[in-house]
Amino acid sequence: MRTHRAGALRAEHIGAQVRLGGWIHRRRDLGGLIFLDLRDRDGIVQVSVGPDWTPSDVIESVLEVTTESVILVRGKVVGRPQEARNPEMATGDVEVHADAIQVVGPAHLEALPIPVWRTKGEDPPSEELRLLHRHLDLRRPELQRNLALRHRLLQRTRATLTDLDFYEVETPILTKPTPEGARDYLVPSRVHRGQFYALPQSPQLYKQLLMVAGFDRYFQVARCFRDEDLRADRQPEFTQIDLEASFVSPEDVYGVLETLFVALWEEAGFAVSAPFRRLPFDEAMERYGTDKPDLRFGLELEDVSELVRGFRAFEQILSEGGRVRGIRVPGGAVLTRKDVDALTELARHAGLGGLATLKHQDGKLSGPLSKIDGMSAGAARLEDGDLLVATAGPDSLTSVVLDRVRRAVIARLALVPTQEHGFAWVYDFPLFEWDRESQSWLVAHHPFTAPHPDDVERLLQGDRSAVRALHYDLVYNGHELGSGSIRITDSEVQLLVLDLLGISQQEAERRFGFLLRALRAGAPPHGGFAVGFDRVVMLLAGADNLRDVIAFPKTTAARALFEDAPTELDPAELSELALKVDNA
RNA sequence: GGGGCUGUAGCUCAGUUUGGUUAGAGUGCCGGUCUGUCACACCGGAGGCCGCGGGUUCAAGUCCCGUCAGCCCCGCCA
Repeated sequence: MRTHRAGALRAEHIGAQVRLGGWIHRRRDLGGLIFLDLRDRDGIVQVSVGPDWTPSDVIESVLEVTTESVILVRGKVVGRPQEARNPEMATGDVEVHADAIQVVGPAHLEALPIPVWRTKGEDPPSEELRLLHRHLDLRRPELQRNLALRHRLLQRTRATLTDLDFYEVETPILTKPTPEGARDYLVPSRVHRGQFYALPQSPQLYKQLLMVAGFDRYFQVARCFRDEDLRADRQPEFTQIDLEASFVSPEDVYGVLETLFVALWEEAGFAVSAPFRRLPFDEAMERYGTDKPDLRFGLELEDVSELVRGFRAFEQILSEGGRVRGIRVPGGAVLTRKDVDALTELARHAGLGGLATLKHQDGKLSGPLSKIDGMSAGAARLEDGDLLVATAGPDSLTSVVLDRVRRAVIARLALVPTQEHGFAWVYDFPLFEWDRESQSWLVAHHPFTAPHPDDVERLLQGDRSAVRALHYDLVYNGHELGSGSIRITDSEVQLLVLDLLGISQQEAERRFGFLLRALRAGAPPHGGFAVGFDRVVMLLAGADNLRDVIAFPKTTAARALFEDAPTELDPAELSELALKVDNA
């Protein structure tokens, strides 16, 4: 049907007889001359319809056809007159003089509630309409580009990991519910009335079994499902590049992923180099207040306890051995009262008393902290125009607040990053976390993460507080791109960790018996990683929302508007599954 | 589960602060003129359940209550 794609035509095609197929993006009817912008996957080319080269019956038919209709065009590629070239179009040096046009897919006005074409600067249609008419939204060149990039990144992933000796293996979608972690999406069994499968939150246990089975290196483009509330960067079903390797240390895993990420960034047109920075968890929390710091900026957190000694609001916390931590913000004096109030509200919301500030402007100090006896710009190390923000409380709270303050200040002052690509490995995470709500120790990541060898002794003594895990996250510009760990391969250690989580041996055998049996059958040391692929595509596409890199995403209420899911079932269907719905 | 923002013409938005004449603009759509446009230009026209339900009022797009939907955030996401 076609000889070329419309968007692929260039000066080198001048003189060629071509047949094209595509959508009418725009039309400009000058009376005696009609221009059609013909759009396909590769872009847009101008089709020119004029009496000197187009039969009159074809001109007649063009007058009838609506935008977004699908047409087949036969014609000749010609160079445009010099003054009529369009340097803003990839195809702008040429146009197609049509001698035949066939409307093969007419578009009806009532089927086009949202426009594909937009004027410059016009806001896109509402998210609701875009999702409801997704087939139209996806026609937009921007989303076509995003999904094309996604395709290339996927293929590059497959090629890179295949080069590194990884096998791509598929694992089940219908699997076993897991009480820990996120809520499962459940699937009722028809054959086994009253029993349920779960959709996988990740292929974690399967990939460990593949290592026990001797596949040595595995990866998968794995769809994962978690029934939790959404965010701009979180969808209920999402794609992980899941991988696992045998006989590896954390450094071996870092090496594989650095090769992969350098390749992916190159695919998107960015040169980055490995190795990435290494940052222990404790250091990340101390210097940035978060385990996923944006390393493109300075603005590190500091202990300013000594500097602010004598400030009444902090006295009690300091006398109880607590700390005052703060951030020096170069140029922060331009922040308005309103800005500072918003930051203070952040702190209050998190459960701290508030924020205290010290401003150095026009040679004078101001702000609550300026009232401390003997305070000076020199002592506070503030240049003229700088601002110090400080707060007191437990580290767990000041970290959270100062991380948010740091990010808010970076955004508000539109600071210039010191580097473009801030990759880092964060490692030495704690194995357990104290959960205030349940007043119990929970596993920080998943219960198959190996403890740090240096901390196993403490673990054996039942001390959960200071045990590090062989767990690592890959962080990029303040985003977590993925995480992984070395796994437990000793069934006794596995039982111990489960025991420390309050899972008895009997219960462990019942729930994870298949894993324990596998570990006892000759398990190689192994570890791996899972990349949040959607988020990677989002960042590389420059999108600010996951929905713009997923063909058919869900709304924040986890609905699919286009196909209208989820949906109610007929009583007969429920009955076959032995289900009763209680909507009360 | 909680908080915030938004909902007015097919689409994108004004109008809501301070209730008051016939609810506007751009774009799209329809009709007309136009042979070098590319946000074509120009002339004319049609198009409204102001998300939905209730209330206050002489009077509601505008105030109050509820509800639905979309988006953003907190909780949640081993």
